[in-house]
Amino acid sequence: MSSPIELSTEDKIKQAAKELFLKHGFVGTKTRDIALAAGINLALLNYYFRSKEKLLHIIIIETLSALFDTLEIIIKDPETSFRKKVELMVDAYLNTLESQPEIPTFILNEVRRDPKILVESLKIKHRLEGSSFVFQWFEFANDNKIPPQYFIHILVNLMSLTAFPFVAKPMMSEIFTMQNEDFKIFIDQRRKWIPIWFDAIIQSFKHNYSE
Amino acid sequence: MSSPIELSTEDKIKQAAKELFLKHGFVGTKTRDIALAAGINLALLNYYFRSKEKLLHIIIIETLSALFDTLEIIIKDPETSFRKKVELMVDAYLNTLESQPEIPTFILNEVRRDPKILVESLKIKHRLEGSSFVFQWFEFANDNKIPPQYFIHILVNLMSLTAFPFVAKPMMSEIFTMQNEDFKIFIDQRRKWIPIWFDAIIQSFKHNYSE
DNA sequence: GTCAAATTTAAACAAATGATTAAAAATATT
DNA sequence: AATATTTTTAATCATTTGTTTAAATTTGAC
Repeated sequence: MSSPIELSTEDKIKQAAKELFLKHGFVGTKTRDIALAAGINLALLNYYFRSKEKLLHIIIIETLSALFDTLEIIIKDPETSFRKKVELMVDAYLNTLESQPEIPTFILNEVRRDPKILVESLKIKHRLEGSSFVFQWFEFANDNKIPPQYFIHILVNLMSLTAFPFVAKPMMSEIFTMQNEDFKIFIDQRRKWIPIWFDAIIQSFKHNYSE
Repeated sequence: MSSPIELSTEDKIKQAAKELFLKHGFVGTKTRDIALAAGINLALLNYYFRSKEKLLHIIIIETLSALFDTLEIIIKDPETSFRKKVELMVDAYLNTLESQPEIPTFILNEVRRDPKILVESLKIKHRLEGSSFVFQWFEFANDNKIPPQYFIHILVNLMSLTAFPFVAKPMMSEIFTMQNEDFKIFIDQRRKWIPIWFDAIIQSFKHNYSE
C-alpha cells in the first residue's frame, strides 16, 4: 500500500501507540498490543520511553498541540469579529476531529483519570487569558448588561455543540443506525449550523436576562 | 452514621459495584475493589452474579431505567407543548445528574466499549418512536419548511447542552478551578437557560434555512 | 434435633500485564 | 580491523485480575 520509507523504531512505536490510545484509551491499551502493532520487540517500548505512562504524555502533547496552536491564533487575532472567531474555531476544530474523531473521548477520559496532564502538558488557561476573544465577550456582555462571568457558559456551549457528537458517536450510530458516511454528512451540516445556533444563543441573552 | 438495617449480600455488592463502575468505569473497576467496598468475600460476586460483565449489565439497567421511564412519560404526553417538554426533560435530566453526575461519562464509555448494551438493555429508539415529542417537531418542521430529518440535530443539541458539562467536568474543574459547589451553581444556571437557548436554536432555523 | 440446601470462606488457578535483565546483534568510532 | 556504543531480542519477574474449587458455616424444612 504505502510506507516505502521505513520509520524509525521510535516513530513506529508512537504511531501505533497513538492509534491504540485513541481507540481504546490508556487502560484499554496493552503494551503488548502496541509492540505488536508497531512490529517491534516489547522491551523497546521501555527502552525508548521508559514507561507506558510517559509514552502517553508524549502522545497527548503531540496529538493536541497542533490544534491548540491553531485555536490560539484564531482567538488572539484582534482583527476578526467575535462571530468570525466562532466560525473559524468550529471549522478548525471539526477539521481536526473529522480525521481524528476519537480525540474528544480520549482527552476527556485521560483528564478524568489524571487531571494533572492538563496543567503539565497543555496550558489551556494560559492560552485563553488576555485573548481578543475574551475581551470581545466582555465588551458584548457589558453592553448588554449580561454577567461577564457567563463566559464559561459560552465556552461550554461551544464545546458542547462541537465536541459532544463525537463523544456520543457510538451511541448515535447505534440508535439512528448511522454509518460513518452518514456521520460525516451530519458533521458537515453542523459546520454550517453551529455558528448560527451559537449566534442565536448569544442574542437570547439580550432578551431573557433579568434579576 | 446510618444503615441500621443490614443490606442483603446481593444489595451490598450492587451498591458497591454501582459506585465504583460510575467512578472508574468497567475496566477501571476490579472485582476485588467491589468485594472490599461491599465488605464481602470475593467469591460471592461470582456466586450471585456469575461474572463481572453480568453484574455491569444489571447496574446499567437499574441506573438508567428510572430516568428513562420519566423521560418517556414526558415526551409521550400530548397535552404539553414542545417547549414545555424540553423544559421538563432538562429538569428531569439535571435532577438525576445532580445526584449522579458520573452517569453520562459512564454510559457513553460503556456503550463505546460494547454497543450491544444499548439494544439489549435499554430500548431508546423504541421509546422515542411515535412519541408526541417527535410528532410536534415534525409539525413545526413542516410549517417552517425545515427538513424533518434535522430532528437528530435537535436531539443532539439538547443532549449536548445538558449532558456535556458533566462529561467535561474534570476538565472544567481544572481549567476554571471550580469546586463542587461552583459546579452546582453552574448547573442550576443552565437549568434555566438551556430551554431558552434551545428555543433560540429552534427559531434560528426559520431565518437561516435555505437551499 | 436432623438433614438438606443455601451461603460464605480461604485458597488456588490460569491468564494477562508492565517492566527488567542479560545476552546477542547491529552500528558507530577510532 | 578492533573496540566501544547503541539497539534489539528472548526470557523472566513480580503483580494483578477474573474466576473456580472444595471445604466450612449458616439457614431453613421437617
